[in-house]
Amino acid sequence: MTKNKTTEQKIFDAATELFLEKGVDRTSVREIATKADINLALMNYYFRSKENLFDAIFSQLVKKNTRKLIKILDSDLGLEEKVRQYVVVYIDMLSENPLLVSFVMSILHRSRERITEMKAISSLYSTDTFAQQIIEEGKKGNIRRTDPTQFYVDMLSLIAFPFAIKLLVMDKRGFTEEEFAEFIQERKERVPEMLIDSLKLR
Amino acid sequence: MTKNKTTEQKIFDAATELFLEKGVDRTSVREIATKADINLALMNYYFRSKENLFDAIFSQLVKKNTRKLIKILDSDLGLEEKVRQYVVVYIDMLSENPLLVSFVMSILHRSRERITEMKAISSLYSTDTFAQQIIEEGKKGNIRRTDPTQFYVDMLSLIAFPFAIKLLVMDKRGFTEEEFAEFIQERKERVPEMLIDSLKLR
DNA sequence: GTCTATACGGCGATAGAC
DNA sequence: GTCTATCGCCGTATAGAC
Repeated sequence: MTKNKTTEQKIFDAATELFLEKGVDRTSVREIATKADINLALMNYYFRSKENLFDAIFSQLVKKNTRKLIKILDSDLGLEEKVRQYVVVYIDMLSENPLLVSFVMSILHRSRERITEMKAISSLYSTDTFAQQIIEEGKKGNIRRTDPTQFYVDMLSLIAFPFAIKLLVMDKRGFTEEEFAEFIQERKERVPEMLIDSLKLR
Repeated sequence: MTKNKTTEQKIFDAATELFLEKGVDRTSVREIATKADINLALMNYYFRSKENLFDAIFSQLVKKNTRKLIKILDSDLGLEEKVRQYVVVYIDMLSENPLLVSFVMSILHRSRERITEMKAISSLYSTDTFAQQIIEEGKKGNIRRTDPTQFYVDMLSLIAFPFAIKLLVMDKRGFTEEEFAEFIQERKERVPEMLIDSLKLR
């Protein structure tokens, strides 16, 4: 059963949930201890500090969720198919973990100076072979728009941003959770079409 | 001269800067007092609490920056021209205040339950006449894709998200501030074209 | 490994003198 | 309106018993 968690796991899981839900800065270690049903002192026994615990959680969260995505970008699929798969897999992943975007955004804002140290963040943006592929297609004359940075930023924006403004959209349009989920599902077709079409623009 | 600021103004301005730079939760009232060069107690004399001060700053920030944008959406410009102007004005506004996006994102994440701030946030998304216009154009057969919510979310995503991941992009592409600014300037042409084209898709 | 108990510093907020 | 002084609370970290 999942009941047999080690103390370390219990702390890790409780903190992950709280960090995602309320943000790192609004989560106290006492709160984590209570939720994990352990003593406050154990918190510092396993992880030296809150910041340390956060680092562990953040890189695990990123690694776990980006592996599949990086595999797609580095595959030898054709450009269009690659974009389609990337968008769909990314949206599915965020649908299962809708707080991830806001969480990463807040971290990006939070650790302005430490950003280079945060190796985990880097893996959120890894496009070397993908960029090469776009340039190649341009040389072959298959596409007209060949700035890989702009294209990748467009792609990330259309995938991720809607999750960041989820509450705004739900509030304004009066969506239920289900309706919002449906709204997102539609984007799995809409976004790839838009992106692929944008490559062909004059 | 701008030197003759009231105490209230001094607090307000110092707090605005700090909130934008470091986030609300990582800014202490003592820090605000020091930066504003006033006594800590005055902080509570003018604004009853830190949260109160934050509310005042947030709604002022939103109002100040969205007035122009709402005016464009509600104007009687044609759809294409409206999109073009909206994107350009929005990007220019964010270029002048590049921390605004992360700030608003963090608030959106922060105030899940709180309604007070939500009212200010609501004005970030006001599209009644704009939505109507898209539906009208669809009826006239001028465009094929007529979901105003999807379109508006696409538009916001392509405009705002790049600012939220500014540091990631700069780090990965090795951009200087100037190069990033140039990257953003290019989007003033790229994004409207993409959006307008997406309306015509099958 | 787990607990109790506590030190410590910083926080938001206020009372009260001037 | 502005200041000093201080309150009570909380988050972090550790010492030491079991």
